[in-house]
Amino acid sequence: MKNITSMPLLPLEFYLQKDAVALSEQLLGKVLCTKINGTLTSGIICETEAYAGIEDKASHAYGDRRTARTETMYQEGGISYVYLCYGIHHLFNVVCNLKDIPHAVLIRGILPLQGVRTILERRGKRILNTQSCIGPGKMSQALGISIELNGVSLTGNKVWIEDLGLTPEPEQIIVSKRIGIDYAEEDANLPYRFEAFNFSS
DNA sequence: CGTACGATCTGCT
DNA sequence: GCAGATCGTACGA
Repeated sequence: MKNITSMPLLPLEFYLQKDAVALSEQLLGKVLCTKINGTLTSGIICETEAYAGIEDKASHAYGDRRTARTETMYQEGGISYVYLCYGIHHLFNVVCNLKDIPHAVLIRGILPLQGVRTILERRGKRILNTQSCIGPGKMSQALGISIELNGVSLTGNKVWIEDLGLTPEPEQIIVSKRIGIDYAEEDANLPYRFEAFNFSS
């Protein structure tokens, strides 16, 4: 039996008092896990994007647009924000910061860790390659994430994030502008996308 | 109520 | 490189 200090589960506090940009970087190397119908799948987070609240023209919450959909982002951090994109893809975000501050981090890619058989089935593939779970739609499909997980706690038993002690070297983190947000005008160029593919423990 | 469009992926050319 | 898929959300009439 492991003692409490060795629990890999990231605690609620990890998601609070922290903006989306900081969290985006800190999530690299963490392990995103889901348990869907009793099946565990997981992967190392290798690509993220920050959506930084009401001032960020790329965010659904830009201009303090508080609607039925964005309400999830306005809740206290430590929950998921899942929405349907292009009518097809369920994109998964980590809500952070405090209540009424709608910051979230889009998880854009993982390196598969557990449940690879299930991941391949969900993705409709025979073999794994480096791109299998890179891309927010592919990532969510791989982990079986759908709209049903919108607003659920990240310290519960459906979806959660673990810290196994893997960290990228700071100089190996690739920072660039976000993908697919040309409508965001000048904010489209903000350096809010983070990638890392080498981790050490 | 109508309509435009999107934090994307895939397969075909 | 590009079109098509596919539907909930947001917003204006």
